Amino acid sequence: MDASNGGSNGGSNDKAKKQSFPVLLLEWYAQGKRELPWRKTGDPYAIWVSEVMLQQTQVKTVIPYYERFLQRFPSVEQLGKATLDEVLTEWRGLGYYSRARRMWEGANYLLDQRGGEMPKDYDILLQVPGIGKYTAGAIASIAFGQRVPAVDGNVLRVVSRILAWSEPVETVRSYRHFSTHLAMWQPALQPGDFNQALMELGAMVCTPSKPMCESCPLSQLCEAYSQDDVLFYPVKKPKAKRQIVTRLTFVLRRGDKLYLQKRPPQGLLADLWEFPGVELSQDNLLKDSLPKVEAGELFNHFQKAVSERGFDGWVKEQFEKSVTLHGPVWYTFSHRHWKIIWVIVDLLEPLVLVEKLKPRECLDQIDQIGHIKQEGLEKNVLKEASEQYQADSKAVHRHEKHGDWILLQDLGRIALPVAFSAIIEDLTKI
DNA sequence: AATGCGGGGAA
DNA sequence: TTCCCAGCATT
Repeated sequence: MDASNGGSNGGSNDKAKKQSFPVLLLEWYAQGKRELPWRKTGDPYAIWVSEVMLQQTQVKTVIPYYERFLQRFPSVEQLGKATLDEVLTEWRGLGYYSRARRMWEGANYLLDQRGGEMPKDYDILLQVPGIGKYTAGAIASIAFGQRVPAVDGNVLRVVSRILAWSEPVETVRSYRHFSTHLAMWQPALQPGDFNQALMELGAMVCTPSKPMCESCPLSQLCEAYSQDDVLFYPVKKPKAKRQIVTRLTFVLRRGDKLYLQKRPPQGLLADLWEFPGVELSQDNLLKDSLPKVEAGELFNHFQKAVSERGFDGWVKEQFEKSVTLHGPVWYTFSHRHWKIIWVIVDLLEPLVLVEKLKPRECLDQIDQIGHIKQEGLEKNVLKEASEQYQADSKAVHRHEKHGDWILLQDLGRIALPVAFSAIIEDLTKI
């Protein structure tokens, strides 16, 4: 680091900063802060909700979710007693769904271990699922007036500029360096306001691009500003490139219902609903778009998806030789690109019988519909059909925990990630 | 220390 | 396109 602080303004040495930094910052905050929903409350639970939602997410996006969520789950108890599915549905579209799951786990942790009370100490807050250093600091300082830091992306940017810190900000070393300075600057009187003011400054003035240094209350203390090099900071480590994954998606349709299933409890979009599908790391078979794929690798995937779920024999004949491919549409996550293509598979109504009826009845029904001719119905045929029913039935049973038939217009009531919006959009047009 | 985990807005 | 945003948990 530099030792001189530039010398152009003698007031910027550490001691002077300690004196003037919090005063200047808090004066600015007092007159310029935004009226945000979570700034009207002292309820630690509500502040918890806001802090979790605000992780990696902008204020404007969060506001409507925050209002709805608190209305639906007004307290730790209400949140903990809800099902995970209900919580995820409320979270739908907000992203980073593990936040919702952990907050739900956290609520249950508090109910089980701590009488449903929000802890007020930083160290205890850290024990709660989903609460890390930042959130613990934010809750402890904002809701309980404790003098602890809350270092988020905004704070990293602001402080890295004030100190003209030329190392990557993500390191432990940088975190310690910033914490030391913040501990020095943070006043005992309004520690929560100090933290919020720092973040507010980062959001409104000390922005990533086009920072408004002319109207910044701290510009006279800012080392980067005095060096006229504000945009150089914060220094960040390069990020990994996103991989492209092709996702072949199966829209299984039965009348006006669609087959949706639960995703596994870990990994991407955990516990959310989805159309069945497979990921292809490489897709030789698809140029960039378009229909009518003949029997081949793609078709095999499609066949497998149908039979895995016990839907063999219920597929309309038109799909037995070729399928129409829809898409692609692109969807981008933080760490991967999905190239989504999909096929729409219509299943015959008799499937209902496989699920609901006994083999004998099933066959009767099938017979009536005319798929098995009366004269050909000999004993071995009956046996074969019965076995097929058993197999299908097992497969259906295996999947019914994870899958469900849902009306198109009811998709809004389940936690279906935004990634599938384009498919829904397409289905409503057809 | 690196990686996985969403989604929307802005440049 | 890329980057950014009131991060956390796992490895």
